[in-house]
Amino acid sequence: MSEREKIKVLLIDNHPLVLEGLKAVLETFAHIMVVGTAHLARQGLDLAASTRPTVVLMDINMPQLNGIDAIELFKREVPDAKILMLSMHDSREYISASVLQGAAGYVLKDVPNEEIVAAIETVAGGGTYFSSGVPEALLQRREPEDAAVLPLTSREREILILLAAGQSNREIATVLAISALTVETHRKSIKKKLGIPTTAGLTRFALERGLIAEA
Amino acid sequence: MSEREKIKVLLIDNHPLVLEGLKAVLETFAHIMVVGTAHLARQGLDLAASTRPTVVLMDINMPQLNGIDAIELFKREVPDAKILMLSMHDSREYISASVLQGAAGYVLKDVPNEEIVAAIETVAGGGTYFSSGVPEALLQRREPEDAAVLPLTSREREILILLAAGQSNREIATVLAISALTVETHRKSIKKKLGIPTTAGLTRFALERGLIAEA
DNA sequence: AATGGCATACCCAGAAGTGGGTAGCTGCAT
DNA sequence: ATGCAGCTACCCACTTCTGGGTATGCCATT
Repeated sequence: MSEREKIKVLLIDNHPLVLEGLKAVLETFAHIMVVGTAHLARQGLDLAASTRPTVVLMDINMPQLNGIDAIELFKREVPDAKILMLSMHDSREYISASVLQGAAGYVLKDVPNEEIVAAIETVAGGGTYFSSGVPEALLQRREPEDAAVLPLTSREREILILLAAGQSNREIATVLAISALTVETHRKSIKKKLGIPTTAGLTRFALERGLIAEA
Repeated sequence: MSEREKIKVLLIDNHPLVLEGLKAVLETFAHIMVVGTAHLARQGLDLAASTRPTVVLMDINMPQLNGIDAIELFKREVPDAKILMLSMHDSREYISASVLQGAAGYVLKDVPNEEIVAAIETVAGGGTYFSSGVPEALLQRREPEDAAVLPLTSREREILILLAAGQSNREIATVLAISALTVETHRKSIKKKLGIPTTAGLTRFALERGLIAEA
């Protein structure tokens, strides 16, 4: 990994302590240069315009304009800059949102300094970096226990699956060799038990629980 | 990123050319040592037991025992080794499966050598590394082009989203301040264009495209 | 023996969706 | 300017779903 040029980093975090700490740490690395610090996303945008950083290391939780919404603005302001998100949370929402907005990486605040540096190097090189555990968070699915929590009887679950797969009452009746009227009765109980009135809702429910495949 | 000890890498790929090429490239880096090469996963397992590599760089497509199934065996044989998957495909299935099995990273074969080196360094350091584009593949929703591929008009997309979210024609009509009849017309075009006749199917479609949230 | 949960089956009236049309209006592009 | 695509709106006949019932046989628990 040969860096002939310094990596220009812009730091944005509304916690002064974090900001200073990061700056101090990063400046001990010869190939990294902190070109600016900001405690609000808007400030950071201005600074980015003038300093043209290689990497923008930005916190997610910030007042006024949060980091995730800010990504889009940075993409517009400095399209070449790589956005590396910094967060205390490994929540699926945040991570998904960051990736979707175009962040090049996502680092948790409680990782060792070396990892943050590694992340900066990686995204500066055009790669993506995600803290350990993050990819798992993206994929998290929990079928085992949910199946037990399901208040449905096995017959109802069976019917829910077919319903969610797009089968009509009549089709399900044929498949299960029962009357369509019976299917309707089951459908009623399912909706009642789950408190979901619509077919679309049932489909989403089934998908969430992993009862039916996603593709 | 100071590596005082050499990173011991085990290479597994059933293509001799790839294997030799990788070995040659990696050996030009002073801090990386190739401790073994294997063209089958089983061979690699044996080698791993004796050479205790830091990183196992393994192809996914291999005869007899594929790389993904092999991950589990490596985890058992050499728990400390980091598994870095190498693949020609950025298919969601492969990537998901790799991450779930416990791989520390996923690199595409067509990336520059430097990226492979960076990936090895990163996973050796306890991080995770995913080639550019891979996290997006995990989330399988790249709206820009997907939106373009969607044969729907913006209005239709809007209505599809509401439909999939479980709204009835009438509700959608209220929200969009148009006639329920118009909503039905749109619904017809959507189903026709997508070739999906059922609401459940539309919901699944919308979920797959990331048009609506999963939870 | 009895209670209750489950699966089965049916009735009914009203609401909603389906699939086939037609058609006016706007705006963009050839 | 002409035409086409998209959004709007409506008609009709038909099917399906909805939500409220009732009811019977089975089986396990009490």
